[in-house]
Amino acid sequence: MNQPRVQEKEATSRRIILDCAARLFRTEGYAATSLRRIAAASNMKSGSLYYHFASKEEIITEVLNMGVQRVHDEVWRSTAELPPDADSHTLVRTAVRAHLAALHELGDYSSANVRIYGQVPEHVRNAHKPIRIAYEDLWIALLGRCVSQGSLRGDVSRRFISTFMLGAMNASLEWGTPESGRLQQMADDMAELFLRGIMTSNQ
Amino acid sequence: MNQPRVQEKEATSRRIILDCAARLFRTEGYAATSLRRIAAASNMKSGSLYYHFASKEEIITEVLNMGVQRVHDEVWRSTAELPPDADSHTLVRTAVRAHLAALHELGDYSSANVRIYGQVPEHVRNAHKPIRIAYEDLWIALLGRCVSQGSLRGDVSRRFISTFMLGAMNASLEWGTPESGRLQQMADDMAELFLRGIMTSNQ
DNA sequence: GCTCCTGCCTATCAAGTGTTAGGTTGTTTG
DNA sequence: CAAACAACCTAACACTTGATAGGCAGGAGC
Repeated sequence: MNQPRVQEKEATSRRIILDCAARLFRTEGYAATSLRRIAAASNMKSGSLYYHFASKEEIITEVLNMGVQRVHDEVWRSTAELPPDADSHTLVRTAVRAHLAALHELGDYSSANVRIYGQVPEHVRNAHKPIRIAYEDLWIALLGRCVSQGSLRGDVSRRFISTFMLGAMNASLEWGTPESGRLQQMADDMAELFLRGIMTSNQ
Repeated sequence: MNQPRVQEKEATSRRIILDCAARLFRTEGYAATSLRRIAAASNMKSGSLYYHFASKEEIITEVLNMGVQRVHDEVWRSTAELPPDADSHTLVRTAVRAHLAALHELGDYSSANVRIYGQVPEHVRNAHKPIRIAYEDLWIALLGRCVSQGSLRGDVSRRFISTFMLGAMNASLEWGTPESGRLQQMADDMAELFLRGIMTSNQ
């Protein structure tokens, strides 16, 4: 039962390949991951990959794009659900939670993206860039909501702050993946550091 | 004049190789950088590398180690020069400046380290780990000086804070290398965000 | 029943990989 | 001058890489 219709086979195979590729790219790096290993992990032979993808670069491009897209959607959804007058602290904490949860739980795509973006052929990186920029703009817009409440400091540019925050959050991938209970705690701690800094508040 | 003595030749050649390797590892990634390209950049043939190094892994190991060591020394020196009773803000700002300056100016070694640490063979990574930990411990010690002044917040662990800060600073490598005037400004902005957070202080 | 198409496999290609063995300089040492 | 050594090169090794061309099973559509 529920035997996949033949027309759907390509879509599922394609997805299996991308899943395996994302996992391998994440753990091994881009150049170190061969098409043969991706194929083996997908229960295929290397030549068969070319039925679904034109080249290795097409695979990595798709993996990169999906990685940002998922996180983008998750952060956008969670913050859009907040009431329009939600205060800045809630806004930031919600966005940080969503970003970290998506990064750590929603799969190898986002992790692979963070790790191998810098080691991918240049034109692949350029093709992927707009999606990255769109996500950064989402964060700048979030910070804009804080500005309109008069709660964001004005002496540092919003672009600097967003890059700063994304960098700090993405670096958390290097500590390993915590269980989801701890992850929530980690997200809240990080949001606290973002919001109030590392010092005691009376300093 | 000042012709290098023959006994010094090996040391300089070795250094040239490492310089080229660090630059290539940084820009191309670990697996994507072949010994032939390193050799060509060093004005050699690939076989000659084996006079100076036993393997590719020995090269990458040295590059990784030097990358952290330089930053470590620079941060240690600059903070050790401060008076013992220097306040926490000065301490953090000084360390952040030193870290970013070393990262961006002291060469491709530290940049290569940050970028390719996750993609080197596992036993290479394990062999390099102690040096990383030592540097992290230096930061934890710095934060300890803040604690003894009663100025570091107590609800988040020092290890978490140090990883947080190092991650945020290292991520700045991905924005490209600013000229050194702007870098100082960037370091001060980042230190400000660390110390007081992204919000206005009356919030 | 015949053809067509999907999805995969086999076999192979040229190019590039890390590594090694042995040779060739030119300088240093006895 | 001869032996020794340092520093490099040449040529090759076994292997892996991304990619291609052609084939083959089996369900779909007429």
